[in-house]
Amino acid sequence: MPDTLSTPTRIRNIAELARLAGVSTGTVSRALADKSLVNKDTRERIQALAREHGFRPNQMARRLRVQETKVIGVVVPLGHEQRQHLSDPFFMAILGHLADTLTENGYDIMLSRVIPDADDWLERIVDSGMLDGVLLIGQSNQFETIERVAQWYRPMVVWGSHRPGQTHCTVGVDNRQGGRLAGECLIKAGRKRLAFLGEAIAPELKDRYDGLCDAAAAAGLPAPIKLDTHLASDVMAEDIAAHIERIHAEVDGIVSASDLIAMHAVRALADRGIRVPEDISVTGFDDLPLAEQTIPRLTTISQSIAVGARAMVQALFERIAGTDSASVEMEPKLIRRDTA
Amino acid sequence: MPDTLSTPTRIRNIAELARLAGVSTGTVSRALADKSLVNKDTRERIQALAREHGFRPNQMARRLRVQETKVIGVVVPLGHEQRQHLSDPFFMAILGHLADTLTENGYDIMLSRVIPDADDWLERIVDSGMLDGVLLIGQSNQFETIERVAQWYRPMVVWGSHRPGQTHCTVGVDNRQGGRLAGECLIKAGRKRLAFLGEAIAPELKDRYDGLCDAAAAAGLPAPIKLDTHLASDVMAEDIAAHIERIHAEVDGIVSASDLIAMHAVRALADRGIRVPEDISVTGFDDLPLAEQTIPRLTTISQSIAVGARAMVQALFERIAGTDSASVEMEPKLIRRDTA
DNA sequence: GCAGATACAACAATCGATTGCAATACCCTT
DNA sequence: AAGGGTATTGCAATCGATTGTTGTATCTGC
Repeated sequence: MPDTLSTPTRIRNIAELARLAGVSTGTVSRALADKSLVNKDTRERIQALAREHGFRPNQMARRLRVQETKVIGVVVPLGHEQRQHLSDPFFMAILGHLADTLTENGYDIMLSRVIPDADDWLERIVDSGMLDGVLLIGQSNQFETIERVAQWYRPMVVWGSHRPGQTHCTVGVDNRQGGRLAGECLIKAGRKRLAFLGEAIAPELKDRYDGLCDAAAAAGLPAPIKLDTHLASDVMAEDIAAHIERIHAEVDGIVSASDLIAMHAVRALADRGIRVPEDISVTGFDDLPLAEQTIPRLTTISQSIAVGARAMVQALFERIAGTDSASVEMEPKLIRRDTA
Repeated sequence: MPDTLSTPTRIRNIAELARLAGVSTGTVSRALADKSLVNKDTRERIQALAREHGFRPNQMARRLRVQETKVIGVVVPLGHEQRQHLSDPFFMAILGHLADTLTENGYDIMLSRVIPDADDWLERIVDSGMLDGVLLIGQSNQFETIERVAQWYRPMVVWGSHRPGQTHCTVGVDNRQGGRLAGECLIKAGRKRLAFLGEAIAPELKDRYDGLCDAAAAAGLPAPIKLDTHLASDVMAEDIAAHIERIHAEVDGIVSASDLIAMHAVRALADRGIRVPEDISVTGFDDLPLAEQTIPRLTTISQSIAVGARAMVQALFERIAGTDSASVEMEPKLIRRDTA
């Protein structure tokens, strides 16, 4: 601290430091990068000088020159949601793991600006020149846009469903299989009047619904009814409340599109005195850490977020290195707890 | 799409586009910025050309030149936590709101790399030249470091407690008052054997504990016992489990340092057949959206995260503009629900 | 003592934009 | 037709680094 205060001038760039040290900028640059090309003594002298003045080279300039930003963009497509639901717990959970992995590898994370009304939002992000790669969390209803960009932009990996023939690289679970597992769990518990709680616009959610339908069909049950619910957590509560009467009358088993929805549903049912799982069974999806801490604990489908995040990053790194890594589809797993 | 495919060459910079348009780079730059200085016809011609080739100017270069990055760093100091708990729901909740506000104002967000073992982590972030400003979520045990940097770096705002005489600008609630409110709530419910669940290393959490002590003292009760708990969600469960016996024996009212801790506590108590609030009262802190959806609903202290996030961003913008905005301390509010 | 190798540092081009200033062309006025 | 003004555009410096090439001592060996 004392030396920080005693220094009269802050050094703003490598040139000033060079003048101070009586050498050229090139030498300073190499010295700070600790290259053996410069004499050990001068190198250490320059480094000491830099430390003393608290100087650190401007990263913007360095990255422009080196053409490598060490920044990865992480984006949630918000195509079909007006409200930005960045606070969605699933996004946050996976973001946490992505942050861990990327940080370990020396990358920073940029949550890029998304302008949902412009249809070139992804191009804008990808083309900004600020990013070495892009990770998308969820496909939303932006499948076409993602495909279009994937035609020419390689370092991009998407969390979501894999459709045969698609160009873009996805990592995710077999959502249809997950939906089926949830359905079978309910059916095995004797439930016959099933419903899907969520919205089936995004491919990954539609797949879950389809899986549920598979399970119902296999058991000779009618197609489960579909109850639309926004994913933004503040409107979700109302949406679910609006469905409650119908659920009370027509449903005895609910497959929710996410853990958050399941939590809200259990809560809303409790408000009406409907008990879970005695009166109605409920399943979640995602297996967030939260799912284990609720009362009652959520029965849910595990997406193993940590593994998924790691897979996304690995695939991305391969793509940054030039390899066209393939999509990864993981097996979902039923986590049986208290709600079904 | 057809025209995207028909173009043989991708344009990589403004110079190529200039050659293609038969003008100088300066003109292209001005045309793309839609400056009236260039002829309307050429301007539109250039813009059309750019659109056709899907060209967008390199942001890294632009930002280096204009010395304005339009990027704000958002950082959680992890000083006293080994595990990175980026998935902490409070952080995520406030991050969501920050993202909304910053995005509306044309800023991007960078989750900067934090190397907890190096003591110049903040200098490194602040000095990278990549950021127009920095927002810190929580002070952790890094008060000194933050102060040191605040001496010379203005565009920084911190979520946390305000200590008299500090240099850095904070936004937060009166944590001591919040702790007192929670304590008074329990005392009013007839609880006499109080405990604080959390860790009192970070100033904001210590303040909450002190407030609880105030309330106890005012009611003539002994000082509440302090039960340490990590904030990282995966070890938290074990930590709490380890305290359960002692709680069972010695405690009838718990003030938790956060909603997440409260949730875990309620869950752990339920595992032992201890009912909340019949046997033990529990309060949370933060009033996360989740607190309203749990069973039973959490009684908690509201931090009004949305308002706080907006205040942080506003203070930051003032500081970027050159004004030395003052700290903001908001009034906490008791939200009475089911657990106390 | 000299050729050749080695070590070190300076020079200058480069990354891809922005922008103040200079230059040109054209129009209008008298 | 000359002079002054305006509308456009080009030129070149600049932001702050990195890095290939060149230049100059110094050293080694014979």
